[in-house]
Amino acid sequence: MDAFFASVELLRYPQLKGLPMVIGGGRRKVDEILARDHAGLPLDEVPVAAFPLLKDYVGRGVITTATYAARQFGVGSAMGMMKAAKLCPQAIVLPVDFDEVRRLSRLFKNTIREIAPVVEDRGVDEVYIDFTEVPGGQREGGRVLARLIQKSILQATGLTCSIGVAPNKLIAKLASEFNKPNGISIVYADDLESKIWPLAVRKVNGIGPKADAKLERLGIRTVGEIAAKDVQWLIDHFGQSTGAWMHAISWGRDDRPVVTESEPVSMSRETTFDRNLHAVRDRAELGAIFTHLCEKVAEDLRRKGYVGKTIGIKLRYDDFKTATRDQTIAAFTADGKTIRQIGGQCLKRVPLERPLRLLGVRVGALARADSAEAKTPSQRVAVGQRGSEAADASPATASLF
DNA sequence: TCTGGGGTCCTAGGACCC
DNA sequence: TCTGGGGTCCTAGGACCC
Repeated sequence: MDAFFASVELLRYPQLKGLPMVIGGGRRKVDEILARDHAGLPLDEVPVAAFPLLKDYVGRGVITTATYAARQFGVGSAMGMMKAAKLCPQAIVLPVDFDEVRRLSRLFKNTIREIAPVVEDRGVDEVYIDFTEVPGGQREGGRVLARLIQKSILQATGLTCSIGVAPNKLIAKLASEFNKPNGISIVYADDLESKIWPLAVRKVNGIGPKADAKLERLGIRTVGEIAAKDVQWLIDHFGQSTGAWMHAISWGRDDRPVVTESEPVSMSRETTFDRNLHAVRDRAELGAIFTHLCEKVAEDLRRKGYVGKTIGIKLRYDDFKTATRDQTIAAFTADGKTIRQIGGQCLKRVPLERPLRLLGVRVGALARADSAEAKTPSQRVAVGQRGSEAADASPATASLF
């Protein structure tokens, strides 16, 4: 989806179209401010001058999305608000409306599924779609189906998207960026040399800042320059797994399937404080925040029908270094008090001298609350590790426990 | 004035088991 | 005096993605 969070706001405030705007930051109640100052006025008639500007922003947030007009100024995702304010002080800034984002996310994904059912979720604003078995999916290399999907999404949501069609997920993802916004790009296997090899390595899904810097040090900037290297050379520098992977992707090879269903591995809640807190001096405040996070994650688990047995905490210090501790308990849980108690024990194992800027709580090793696995060990029939012969609980087997 | 929140996957060492 | 070879689970950190 094109500039998804920002486009969601433009549906409500079309008068902001074409203006530099960024989405992100803290928990400011912009809607309430606008409603108070412009009571009775329909949202699309609130004057542009009434909206908050980046230059007046105070706080620790980062930008989630910038409109294309704001990107002209060098503002982009993941950039700190304060830095963005220097680059584009006149940009309008709005917080993320999570409820509306989730609603439109579900709407566009369901729209796609009605046309092409094999869809892999990649977060709120992105999916992979398998065109292989869709009737007409191969016409004009997929362009006909891509156009239909774009049109249907626009009709259902009022939002635009960009689509890349290619022989695999790796290349499709790269292709989806060739023609933004509201574009379609078809890349065939034969286009590897002309369209993929010139790309900066950082464009590849899986090559982040670290791998990019290391490749740079080795004199490699483009995908084609990876392809020119020997597999063994890549393995020597990046290890067996990453080296072999880099070689494969540089030659356009990727056989990952489009995965339509997956189970969550963990659920977490974390928060960055408005100001750094100290474990001793701000003990009461930290304790309240911690309890709240534990309750939130417990609510999330129950609402979605999961239990977990690995409970962990995460701290970020003022120097931005991160520490985590976790503990696995015998029985699965989705109980806030249990999570709080085990989390509290984890907290005792971590250094607390430095000021803290973030605290998080995580529950992992999840199972569906209604699954057999989720039952506590005491509720389960005792089955020996060696399988069926142990299931009759003969005296010899019983002695194993 | 530094740098959100929610995730996944990988690595690596140690405990423990057969 | 020299000490296997598998395997799984747990824990901590880190890279990366949206």
